[in-house]
Amino acid sequence: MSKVSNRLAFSDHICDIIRRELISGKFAHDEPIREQKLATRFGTSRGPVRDALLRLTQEGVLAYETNKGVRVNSPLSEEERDVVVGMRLQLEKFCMRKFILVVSPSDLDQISILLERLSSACKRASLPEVAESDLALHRYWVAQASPHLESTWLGLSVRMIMKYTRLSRYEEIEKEHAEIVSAILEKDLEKTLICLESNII
Amino acid sequence: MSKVSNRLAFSDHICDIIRRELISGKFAHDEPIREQKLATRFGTSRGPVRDALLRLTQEGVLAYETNKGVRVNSPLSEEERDVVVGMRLQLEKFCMRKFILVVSPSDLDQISILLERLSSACKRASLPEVAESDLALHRYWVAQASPHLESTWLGLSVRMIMKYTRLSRYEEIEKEHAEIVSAILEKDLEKTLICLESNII
DNA sequence: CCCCTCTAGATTGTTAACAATTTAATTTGA
DNA sequence: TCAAATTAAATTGTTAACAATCTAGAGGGG
Repeated sequence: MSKVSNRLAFSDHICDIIRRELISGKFAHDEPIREQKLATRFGTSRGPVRDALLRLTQEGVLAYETNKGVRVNSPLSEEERDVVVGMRLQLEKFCMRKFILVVSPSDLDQISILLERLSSACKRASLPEVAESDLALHRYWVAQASPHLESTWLGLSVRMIMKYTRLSRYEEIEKEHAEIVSAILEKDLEKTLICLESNII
Repeated sequence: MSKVSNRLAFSDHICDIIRRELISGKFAHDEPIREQKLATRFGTSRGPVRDALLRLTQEGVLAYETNKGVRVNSPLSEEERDVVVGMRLQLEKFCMRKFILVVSPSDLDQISILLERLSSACKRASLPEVAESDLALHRYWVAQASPHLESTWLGLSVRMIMKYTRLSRYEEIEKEHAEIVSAILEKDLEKTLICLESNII
């Protein structure tokens, strides 16, 4: 029967969509988010919307005040961003070390596909898709190496990316990731970590 | 009028209580958590309970599967814990640097009170209260220095503390924190960071 | 003119019921 | 007896209505 199942709940969908829009700068900082507005937009009730907003709050993208709802969080200061970058780097290097040891042929296929998607988005200069496929690629090895820390990683990365995406140079992004992936394919750990480090800034 | 307000929602309460119980080891790893059970226990409906569980999921304490509910997350491996410790240390040292620059007399009062509470819990050898007041003390300077990163910090710390609390030596905890606080009172940044580092392991 | 109070609308917090899905038990068939 | 199919119970996902709270603006008194 196979049965795909895992029909992911509505709230997951909503969560992903709003996160994407936040990353690509659709909302202004400190802008309040209204539950009912999103509910009607997605054709659901307020329940799933609430779930999604609460999760994004815990990620740090949104800020929550009791009886007042959520608003887009104000951006990190330069200092704070530096700290977040440091933490993410620490985490992702750990994951990469583990990943490169156990990487399978099908992993390599997956990575190539994700890289291809990223390249395509870069060529089309589509900011939302670039941001999303960038995260998806990094997320792959994090999830493979340490599913326990995936949500921690996501929070840091989303927080990081929200500050700088506006002024991205697409050619650089494409090149940097191509280098990372090619280093992984060669199973050259040192090179991979160096490339990773110069990408995550 | 002053107006305290901020009558924090039920779900906040529930979230805090469950987190406390998780930290103090009331639930077994991988044990499933049932919404209705908690709802009747707290005398509410499933709504607020759901909110709380979703937030704890994002913190990484609970794990979530669509249509199957949440269960207590399996413990971190030694390696993973080391990484989390490193990240928390990086974050908390940053906060301490900022905090010690702007610390006010009323901050010092608050810290003394929190330290006193921790000491008292240690003397009574009450694990839940020790864990909670330990976190509360650290949380104070994190929140003062960088409210934006408070939820990030909380996720890391809760995750960390869940692994080792069972075999805690209360006298050590008490002594280490007394040293940290006394270093803060002296406004000796170097000493504070050294004490902090030897406490967070 | 300014400040306070009060009211009406908007928004979030909570609830109970219903729908969809999973899980366990039972039956059925070979 | 064992395994697949079927049913029943338990559990989560979603909804719509109601309660509590906040917000903005009108009105009144100084």
